[in-house]
Amino acid sequence: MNSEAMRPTLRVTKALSDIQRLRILMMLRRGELCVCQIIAVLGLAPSTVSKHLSILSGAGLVDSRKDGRWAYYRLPQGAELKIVKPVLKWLDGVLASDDSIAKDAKKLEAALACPPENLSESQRKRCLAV
Amino acid sequence: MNSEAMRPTLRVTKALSDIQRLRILMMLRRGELCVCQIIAVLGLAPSTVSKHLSILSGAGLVDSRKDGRWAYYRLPQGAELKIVKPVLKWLDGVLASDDSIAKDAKKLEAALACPPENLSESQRKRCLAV
DNA sequence: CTTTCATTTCGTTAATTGACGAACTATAGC
DNA sequence: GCTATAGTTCGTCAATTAACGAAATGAAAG
Repeated sequence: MNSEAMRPTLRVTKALSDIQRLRILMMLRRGELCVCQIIAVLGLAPSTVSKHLSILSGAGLVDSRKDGRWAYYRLPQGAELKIVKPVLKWLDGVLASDDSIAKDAKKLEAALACPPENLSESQRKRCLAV
Repeated sequence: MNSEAMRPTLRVTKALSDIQRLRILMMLRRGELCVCQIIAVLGLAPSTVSKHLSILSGAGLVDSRKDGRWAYYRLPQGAELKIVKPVLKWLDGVLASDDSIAKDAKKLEAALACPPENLSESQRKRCLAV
């Protein structure tokens, strides 16, 4: 079982075997997202979301960057993408008709209207509450 | 989370998130196999292998048929294949260089030389022992 | 330099999962 | 009918996992 290709592949399939992580990947189709936006849509504790993101990252299913206080995640762009692109494409297809994914996309649009960079904390809270 | 497409998709990704089930799928690329042959290669208890096969079946990743005392499994052929084919193709590619998969393929060749239909139990045991 | 805020790490808990052996079902051969 | 064989189902146990809150980290603002 200690094989060259097996462990990375398993890391990918294990990363995909959780509903919250699938939701995150589908949200990221739209483009780069701040962790706080992902938290707002999923409705889970920040520590939980952070853990999911680290699992996706470890599987090469997302890239991340830090900018000031914020961390941003997006679908991979470079070499990693070559490996996982077919899987992401497949997910995109099979989940196209999924209405919980559609609901997430709608919630995400609302969250994107309240960018963390441009609004004060209190403004942002009010914005997200609507 | 009670969505049309989500649950089937998750069933597939969960089915793929176990190393033994990946080994089974890769073995089945060669063609239809009897459960006893899969057991011989994996080296797991029959009840364990049976459970893995039922999970793969529930995800639409394998078809099965019974013939006399034996049960045979193979990769799906019909409508189900349409859904999972891209994933199987991807696995085929990323695991191509995997040496534990290659080792399984070798063991399988040996097991196939001892078909359950044509050999008596004692002959078969001797054959598999080599 | 202290406080605040976004995120991550850590420890704990409940739920899920993978393994096994024992018991059950069904088929084939005596 | 028995008996043996192939496979499945069930119950149990150990290991893994997803969730949370508390504490730590690190950047920005006062």
